[in-house]
Amino acid sequence: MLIGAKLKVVRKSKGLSLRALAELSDVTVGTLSQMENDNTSPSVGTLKRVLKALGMSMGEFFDIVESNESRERVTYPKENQVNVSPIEGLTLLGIPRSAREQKIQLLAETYKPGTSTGREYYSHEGEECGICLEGEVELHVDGHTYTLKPGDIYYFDSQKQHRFTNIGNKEAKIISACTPSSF
Amino acid sequence: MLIGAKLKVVRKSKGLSLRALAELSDVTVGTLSQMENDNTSPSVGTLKRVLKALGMSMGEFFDIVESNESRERVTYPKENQVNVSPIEGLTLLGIPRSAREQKIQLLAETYKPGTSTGREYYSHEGEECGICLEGEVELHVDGHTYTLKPGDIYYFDSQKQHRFTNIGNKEAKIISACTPSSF
DNA sequence: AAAATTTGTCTATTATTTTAAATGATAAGT
DNA sequence: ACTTATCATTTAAAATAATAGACAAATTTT
Repeated sequence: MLIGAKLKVVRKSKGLSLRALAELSDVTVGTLSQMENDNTSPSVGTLKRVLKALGMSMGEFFDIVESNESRERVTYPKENQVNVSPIEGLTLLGIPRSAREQKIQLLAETYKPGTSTGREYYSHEGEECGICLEGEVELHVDGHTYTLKPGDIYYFDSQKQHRFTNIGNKEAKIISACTPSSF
Repeated sequence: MLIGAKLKVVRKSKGLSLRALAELSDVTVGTLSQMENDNTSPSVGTLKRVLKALGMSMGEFFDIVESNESRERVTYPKENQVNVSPIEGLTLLGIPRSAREQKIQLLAETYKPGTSTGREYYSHEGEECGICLEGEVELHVDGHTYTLKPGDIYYFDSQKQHRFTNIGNKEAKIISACTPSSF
């Protein structure tokens, strides 16, 4: 079970040195070094302490470790994309629903200042996630309010009521992905 | 990190005795006993062998273990996102898709000029799609070559070989979404 | 009911990990 | 060039986990 490389990637992504991580996790620098180089099979307890310091759960970590990298694709030029939004001030640019059965609906969303998705929707079963690219968006989910800034990701169950609102004074952009396709 | 109880539940559900599991996993009966009673913090390698014999992945196991403590999250601030890329020049920023409930893996990908995803990967069942935000990316899928410019979307079934390369002279950015094998 | 088998726990020994400190490597400042 | 600091790896000693086998309790077989 090789976990060293992934561990290092996570640490680096936090901008931490081995010493800094050792301080946070209460695990020795030497141990961390050996872990990252797969010179040891750390105990669950030790690994847990390290991951806690990195703000990651065991499940999340092994999900990364065990995930097989894989991908593949065909292109859809911008010109071929269509706006599926009925709302003024909101653009939902995506791939027209084709004969093929897509499991993910990818949308490039643009909200003019003050624009929202309207009343609180709830769609059918499925999940919805996305990332904020520009602007400031308020997200209501199931009675709770969250604020999205550039780089922030959201993820929720589509069955919960939700609504997006651009609360900033400039255009807001979001890339979203939903499953299954629902529009 | 208490894992003994869960481990025992899994073993019992398979109708195995400690000796039978010891035989399958090549881990001593005594060790298994101590693991189930939390008298030891097993090494990652040892736990992996045991779980393999039980037909369970590390990710799945810790999902069970952590199911009690984990609270539901909607937003994932940029600071909490992790780079899961082992490749130099390529950043894959996202939230780990805990086998838990999430069906989509959303990633913010950044390619330095000339960087590629390395060799041609291919995955299990599932789909992957995304949108190019900046730069110029060459996409190889199943022997074909496509060029992605800002705004272009790609979409394909996940069982074909694929590779991404930043062929421009500035950073390229992509937001991608893929469905896991379990979908 | 007695014997034999199977169960999980416990202990002494062995093997491995973890620690603490030393080492070398790199970069920045004087 | 010489500190001074920071970085990751390596090493010997201390701490901990894994093994093999003994043990008693529970179950099955005769």
